[in-house]
Amino acid sequence: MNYRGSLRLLILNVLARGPNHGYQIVQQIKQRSEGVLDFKEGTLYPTLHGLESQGYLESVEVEENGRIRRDYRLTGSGHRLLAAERKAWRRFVQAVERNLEI
Amino acid sequence: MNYRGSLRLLILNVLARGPNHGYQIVQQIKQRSEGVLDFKEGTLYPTLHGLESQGYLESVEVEENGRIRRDYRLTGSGHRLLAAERKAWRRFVQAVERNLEI
DNA sequence: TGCAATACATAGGAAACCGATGTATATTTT
DNA sequence: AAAATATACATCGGTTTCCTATGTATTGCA
Repeated sequence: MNYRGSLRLLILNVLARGPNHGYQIVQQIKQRSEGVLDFKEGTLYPTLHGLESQGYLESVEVEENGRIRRDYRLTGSGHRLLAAERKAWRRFVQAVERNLEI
Repeated sequence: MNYRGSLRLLILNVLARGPNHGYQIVQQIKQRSEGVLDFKEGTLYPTLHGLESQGYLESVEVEENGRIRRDYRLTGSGHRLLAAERKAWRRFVQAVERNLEI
């Protein structure tokens, strides 16, 4: 994976479709990108903890079929951060595209 | 600047339009992106040195209106790297876009 | 029974960026 | 004429973002 900095945007984007837990979040990112985006657990969990400690996510521990999971959901500021990250993403992509064309 | 990893692509892209020196390369990247992409000298010069030491660029020192410049140009493998980096870029952008839509 | 998948977590390290600093000349502003 | 800005190179130290490796524990399949 080249081009670092997209994971926060991608996590927030998954959670905008409903609460979910860490392992499933990266699976969805991977599946939706057809395997191109494949973030590792050593990246995922620290990033989730960071987003939560900054107030963008809230989590609860739940038990489902014998397994303990930590379910994350977007807070109000999490939704606002997602909107801002989407804008920053488009801005960046267009900036690079303007360089590449011609 | 969010989303790290684009500088090599952008440098190679500028040099595909003809030889140029470091300071002008970042200026062009900045202008073509309307100020969004603004790489600093502490990033630029080490990256140029790295590309040259890996054989993707060649350089000569030239004197122009009293100033010493180092002019860079793409080598054969530099052209091939540019093609590969362009593909990787498109692949990455499409992967993120597929996540964001819906 | 053993291996893959699920599910969490942390430690250590690499890569790519920035800020600060240094040197030096040319040009523009005051 | 002096000062500030732009051009042009370079390096050092620090932060962010990612990876690999490792650890624990349960579920499901071969």
